Amino acid sequence: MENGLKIKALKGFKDIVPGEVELWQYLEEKARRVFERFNFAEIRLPLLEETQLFARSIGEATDIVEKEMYTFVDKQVTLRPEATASLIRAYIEHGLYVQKPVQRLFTIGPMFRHERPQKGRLRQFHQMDVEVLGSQSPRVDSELIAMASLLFTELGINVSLELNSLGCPACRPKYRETLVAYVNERKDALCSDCQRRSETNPLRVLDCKVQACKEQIVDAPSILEHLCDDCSEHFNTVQDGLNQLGVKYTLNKFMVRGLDYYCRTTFEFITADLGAQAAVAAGGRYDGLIETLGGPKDSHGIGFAMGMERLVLLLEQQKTVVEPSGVDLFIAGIGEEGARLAYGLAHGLRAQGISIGMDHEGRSLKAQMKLANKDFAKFALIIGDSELESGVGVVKNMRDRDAGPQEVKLTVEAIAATIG
RNA sequence: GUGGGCGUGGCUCAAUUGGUUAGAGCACCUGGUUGUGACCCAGGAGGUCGGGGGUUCAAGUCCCCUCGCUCACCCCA
Repeated sequence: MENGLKIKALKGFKDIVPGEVELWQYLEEKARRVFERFNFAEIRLPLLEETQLFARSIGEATDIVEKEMYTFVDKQVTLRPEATASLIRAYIEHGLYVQKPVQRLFTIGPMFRHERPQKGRLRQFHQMDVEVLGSQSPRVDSELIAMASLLFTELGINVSLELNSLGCPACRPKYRETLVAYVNERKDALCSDCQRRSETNPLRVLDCKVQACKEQIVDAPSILEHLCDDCSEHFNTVQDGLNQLGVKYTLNKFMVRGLDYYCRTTFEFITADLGAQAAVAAGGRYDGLIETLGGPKDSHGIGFAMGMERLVLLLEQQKTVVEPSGVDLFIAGIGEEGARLAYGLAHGLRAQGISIGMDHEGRSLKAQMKLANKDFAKFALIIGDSELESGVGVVKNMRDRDAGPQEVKLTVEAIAATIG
């Protein structure tokens, strides 16, 4: 199998082959319809950006920027590890905020991070990103969360929603100091990772999976009790909105974010069915990021990303089956003349919008009928000597045993009318 | 970067304490039907057992190295 010369896809990069791709198409179509109902417009973005864009938005000190980005060092460009920064760059670059102050945008595509792959996590992975730029209304927060929730419901995927607020530059630093003091008091009892985190990213200690650490931090000070008045009011209105729209959630005062730009509302949709990769969608508010990237002052934004690999895994696990559509008609030609007539009819019918399967290898009729089956053909039409002579053929229904054969004149119009 | 598990035809897996030409199911090809798929029957093709080295009369099986996949940690959608 391995001989060292055979080229395989890179580690963490996957082909999505026929048979698998249908589920991806299904997921994407469902999502597009929901996004459109909520008045979001699609934006398509480049995969490659200046390295600085990500360094400035995600945070210089994050793992993503420090060691996970695919960067062409000599060109100072990077394959995007997430979409928000690119989307904001486009929003600023095209002056979209002038055309319409509040922009509701979504984008779907691959992201790249050089991590060790595991279940639900690849180096090239796919996200559906939804962002509202230019609004600071908490109504937008809860609307966005409610939309994600609706999509999960329509997909039949069972997730739970966790909600938190991270405060803002006015209240977070003070909370952070309080937390650091608390963590340092019991530093000796924490795992080695957390001892490191207490220096690098103290909020992360709240998120530790080690039981001993969990026990140490049960009574840790909560950000929710340290929010400033503005943040507190904002968060209350978000919760009010969720309650009004019937979206169930639990508060998780320990939920933190990996990216530096988040503030105020943060949320995660969690599943118990994917092993370590519990989050199928996550997002939050990022007031200030737009300005940081050179956009209008005092601008605001909120958004979330859904991990498509994870959603597809869940759809597979719950046995969501997407029927392949199959061709409308398979035309089997017998002999040189039969094949020739079939060839012409096929093109004429295809031009009429009818999908046609056929064989060009001169196979036996039986082999061609097997192909028709494999192509999930709705109908089959055989063209051999007797059909050539009479100019009339028989359309066979491949999906319904009981349906009798139908005679049809061998013209594009007659065939189209019969199977249409 | 760290640790565990696993590498046998296209796919899923067998192969006794090391012991003949490494098997099965699915899939594929051909035939049974000089012109009818899905079911059935018969036949066929397809494997340097991930790679390299070692032990042995003998290695898919044991040892070492290496590569790959996978799950978990870190981190994260």
